[in-house]
Amino acid sequence: MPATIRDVARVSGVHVSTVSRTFSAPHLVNPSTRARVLEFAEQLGYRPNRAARALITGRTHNIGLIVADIANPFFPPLIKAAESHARGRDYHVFVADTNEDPGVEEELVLALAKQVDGVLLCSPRMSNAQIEKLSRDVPLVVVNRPVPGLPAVIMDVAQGARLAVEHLTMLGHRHIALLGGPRGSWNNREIRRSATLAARAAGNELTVLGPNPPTEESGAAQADSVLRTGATAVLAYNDLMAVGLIDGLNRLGITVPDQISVVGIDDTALSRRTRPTLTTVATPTAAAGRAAVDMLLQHGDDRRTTALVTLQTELIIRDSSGPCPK
Amino acid sequence: MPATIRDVARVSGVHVSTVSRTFSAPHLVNPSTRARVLEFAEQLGYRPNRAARALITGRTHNIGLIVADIANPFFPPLIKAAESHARGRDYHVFVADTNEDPGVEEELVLALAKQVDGVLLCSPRMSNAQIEKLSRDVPLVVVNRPVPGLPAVIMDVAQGARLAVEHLTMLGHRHIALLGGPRGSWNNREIRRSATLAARAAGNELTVLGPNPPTEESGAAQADSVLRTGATAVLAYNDLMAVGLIDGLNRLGITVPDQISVVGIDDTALSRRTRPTLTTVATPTAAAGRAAVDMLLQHGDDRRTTALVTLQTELIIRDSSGPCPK
DNA sequence: ATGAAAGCGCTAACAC
DNA sequence: GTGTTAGCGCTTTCAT
Repeated sequence: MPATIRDVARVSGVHVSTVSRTFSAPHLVNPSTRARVLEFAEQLGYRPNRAARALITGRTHNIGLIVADIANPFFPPLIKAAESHARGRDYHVFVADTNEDPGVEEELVLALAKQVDGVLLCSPRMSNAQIEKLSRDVPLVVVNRPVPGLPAVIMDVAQGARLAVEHLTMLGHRHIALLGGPRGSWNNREIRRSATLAARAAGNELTVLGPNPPTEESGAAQADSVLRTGATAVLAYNDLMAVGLIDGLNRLGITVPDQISVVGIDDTALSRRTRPTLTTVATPTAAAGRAAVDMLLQHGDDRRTTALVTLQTELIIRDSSGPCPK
Repeated sequence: MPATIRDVARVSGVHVSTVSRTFSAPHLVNPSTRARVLEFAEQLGYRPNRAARALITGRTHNIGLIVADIANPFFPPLIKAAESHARGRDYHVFVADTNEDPGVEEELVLALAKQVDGVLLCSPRMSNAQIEKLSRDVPLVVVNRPVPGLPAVIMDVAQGARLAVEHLTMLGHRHIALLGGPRGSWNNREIRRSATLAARAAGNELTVLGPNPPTEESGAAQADSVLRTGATAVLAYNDLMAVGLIDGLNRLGITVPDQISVVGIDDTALSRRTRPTLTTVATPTAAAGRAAVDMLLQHGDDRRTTALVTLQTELIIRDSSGPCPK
């Protein structure tokens, strides 16, 4: 049976409110009293019950963080950055995984709603309307997708996609395939829009494939369709798919980048690990995590500001992209 | 301002206790009343405040899950399995990452203590005494390490290490290096103990390296020391280190498995992805996650049982292990 | 089957 | 600087 504030009060001969103040407003209590209370509290192993405190203050000092798939290497750096940033501000982060399921997404937001001061919604698959509705239950910051009226932090993948297309053009490629990601992903639409524009500007042909699940398996499975497009270079929705695709191509006897170039997006740890190493668009995920935490916490003071933070991306050229064959 | 139980009571013309019962003990309330209450609740967007409920029932219906490093591919399958298993039993899982820091570990357990019904502590780096102390604040289930007096689920890495050594022996290797993992890891000690035994039984030489951080970089950095041992085969603490080591060896001009064999542990997604694919000991992480959730929840009823669940491991032979050269 | 009242652990006015 | 009092949103006796 853990000690409560009342136990501490009784033992140290003061009233509960004094004990309460000792922990939540130490400067309001006489140093000697405070010392005594602290000592007895320590002795009893007393720790303030944050849940009970939250009931009255309305602040839990917790942040919810919802991602589509913890196993996707894109997320861990974001999660870790958000966590350590939040901890520095005396907040704890609760992470939850939706399995790429919009239904679970909603359920989790609602479940977290009363136990956190706000939720970081990463790469949500729900509709804007659903998200907006949820934001009435709990302060939301959306990551990786702009939602009208809500604070969001996005990464400029459009720029990255353009850079990638330009890079491939420079290497002599005239026909590029875009290996699309999941339906409902804002990033996916953005990449497609930007790649299309960039290809047109360069007078290149662009063939769009998809939608596809954003997984390695799905990338591998598309090797065949990629080949059939006749493209000499591919821009994939993310590193996972790019790596899978390279694998699938290898199995078909096609080598990268000699016969076909492949570019990923995200610059996950993966991209340095594969052979060939992956040319990819680096998205500043750690910075995004920190920015999202900042927005959530500052928004406590000023709920009407609906900022949109855009982080720059850059192209990292490695070994999976090369000159157009022949 | 979200609707409270009182709002619903007022609007539907019943008392709060009736509304309460409608949600927590529906069979105790007249079907027609219940229907009406439910309708108004729906209309107001009312959702019971789990935190307030927990204050009085003592059950939050949340589970804490603490891991050393979300970015380590060993954990995501465990986390996902625990999460979906828990959700099926109307529990939510809050994940937290300690960054391999025992201090943070303790802080997180204490922070979670009052907001969850129990904590799954995965691969803790704390001392047994510290863990036992924490278990007085919140029910604990330890994963990946037995702690006397506490329920735990472990995977039989000793068996896996033995199988690995026997496999290498069969391939003709007479000198094996053990690339050790982090200090404080029970698995690490276990692997070492078992590998030493198995090597002795086979009349093999075993050189132990470490302790080392359980990362890819650390594996790569040890390539040199591994070579200096003169061993023709290496068993690494985990896949991450094994993959890093292969990389480091390659950079030194050594090819795997022709010149040296490398075996990992965990069978993470990584191991199928690398070239050569990795021979490794498969640990049933998803099953471990589910088992841990089960133990935690059933322990609510019977706190004195301190079970120890041991899951079997198996050796997956792929391409990174081959015959001893010469 | 429903209402009345007490209280979970804590904080926040307001007195003194 | 400390005590008093009320109450956060909810459940749970105990009556009725």
